[in-house]
Amino acid sequence: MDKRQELMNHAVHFFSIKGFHQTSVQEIAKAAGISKGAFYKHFDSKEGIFVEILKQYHEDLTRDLNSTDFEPGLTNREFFKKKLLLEIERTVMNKEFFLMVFKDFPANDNELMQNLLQELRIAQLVLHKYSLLEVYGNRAEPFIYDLVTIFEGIKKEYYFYLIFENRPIDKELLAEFIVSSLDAIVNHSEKLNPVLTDFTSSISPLEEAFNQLEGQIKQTSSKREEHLSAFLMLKEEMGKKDSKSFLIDALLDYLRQEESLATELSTLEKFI
Amino acid sequence: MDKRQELMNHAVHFFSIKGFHQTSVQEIAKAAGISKGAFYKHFDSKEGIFVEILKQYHEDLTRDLNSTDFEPGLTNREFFKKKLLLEIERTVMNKEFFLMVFKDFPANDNELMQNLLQELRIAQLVLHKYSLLEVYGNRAEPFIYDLVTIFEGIKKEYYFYLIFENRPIDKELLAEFIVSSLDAIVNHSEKLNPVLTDFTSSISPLEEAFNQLEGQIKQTSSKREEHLSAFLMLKEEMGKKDSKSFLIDALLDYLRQEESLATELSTLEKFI
DNA sequence: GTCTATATATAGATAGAC
DNA sequence: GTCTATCTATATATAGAC
Repeated sequence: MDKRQELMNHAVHFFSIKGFHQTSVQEIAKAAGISKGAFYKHFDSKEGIFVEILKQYHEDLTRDLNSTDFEPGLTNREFFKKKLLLEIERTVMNKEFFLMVFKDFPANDNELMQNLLQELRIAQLVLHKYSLLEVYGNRAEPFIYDLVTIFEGIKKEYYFYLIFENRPIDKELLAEFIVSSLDAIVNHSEKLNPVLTDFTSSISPLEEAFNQLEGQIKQTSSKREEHLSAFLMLKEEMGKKDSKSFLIDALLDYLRQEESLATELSTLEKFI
Repeated sequence: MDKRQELMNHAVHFFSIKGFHQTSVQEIAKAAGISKGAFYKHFDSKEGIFVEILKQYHEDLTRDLNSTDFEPGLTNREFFKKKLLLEIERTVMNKEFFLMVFKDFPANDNELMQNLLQELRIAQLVLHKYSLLEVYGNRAEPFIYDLVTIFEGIKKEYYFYLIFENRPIDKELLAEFIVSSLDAIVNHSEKLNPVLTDFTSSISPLEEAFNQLEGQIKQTSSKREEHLSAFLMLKEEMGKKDSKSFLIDALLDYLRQEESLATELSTLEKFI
């Protein structure tokens, strides 16, 4: 076998058991029968091999889905259920991949990877959105984003049982159960008030962080006026091109004296 | 403030942003204004402070839930919804804690911690089971484990939006939406075939791993008989008190030649 | 309880020979 | 492409003075 592929297989294996950061390049190389130095002839870094694994999985998935032929003459619901069953089976077959992603993965360090994952996620949500609209038509339309969210949530919870606990669950039964639950919710839809209006927040994460902080100051702050003034100056300064980092630090530290603002300040801090 | 508490607060903060393994003791100590050496007078290790944070959160949670008084005269459904709203609000308030747990946490390394988390999880599931039975009575009984699973899954998916993406979601609306969805599923229950019969697998994870491997050999193996014989010998040897590790290794390596068994062998390997 | 200095280990990545 | 040797950085944790 291709040594590059062999390294990737061993990497998935170790990442899934120990997590990304707890696995050393040494370990992966040794398992594939080469030295640590030689590893770097195949991949330029440990993150590099992780990204390649992600990409390969995604390519395999799309190839698989496109190459599968379903019998003709299926109803929309039957077709949807078949696809769901395929996804469940694929997920269980790729247990290690999911364990790897859930356990500890380097998205935190790398902004590019975070964006890649976010894109993959949204792409999947959009696919599900259209599938569900095909099955349920305009009855699902008013709360389609919530319906997709419910669908994703239920699926993931059962994946947890299947992947992390190796539970012997009848996959055909599961697919039928999930679709039936969705049927029930759609049939009940006239009594449901939608919660979501989109998959992504309509405003930027930074704006959202500012809003949260402002709201928290107005609600809980002991020095409402001072804190609001500091907040406004902070927002203005952070919006500038050549912002003064000492001023930003000073204002953050000042606001941090109010303990109830800790969470909001932390969120905001990530954008600096 | 208590220096110990201060260290814990800073630890949660860093763990939630960077993950457990990416945060150094140095960093935590510095944030609290003491040296790395002094840190070890308060906690015996980095894992130690993590466990203390987990414990404290759990104590706070149970104290909170027990001390909250709800108006009398509520219906079971109203009471359930109030409790759900409280949970949602608490979760958003403790954003950093959840980010910390989701991001990268040391349960992988430490078996004791893994058991602790499993216990907390099951305790929560059992609580939800009784709550749901109170609301829906015997209509929910035949598929109560699935109902709890659906409930958990939906909740978590919205938590994802609330915590990771800071989405401005109306929490009251969300609580009503989730309960209404459960209403719909219960009302539809005569058409549902249950999938789960319990929260935990009735057989041990090791037995389950053996079953999975056996099934996979029967389904996909190219040398069915040889592989089954090797499997049986492996199972017998692993069951012995003084098992010969060289024999186990040899049989595992032999079976590993069959690529389709890779996942099942990896799972099994963890028990050695 | 706090400090500085240090022990000890291990990581990711590179250099240069073959 | 592979090896060994090495660089460089950083981690957890401890020792011993104050």
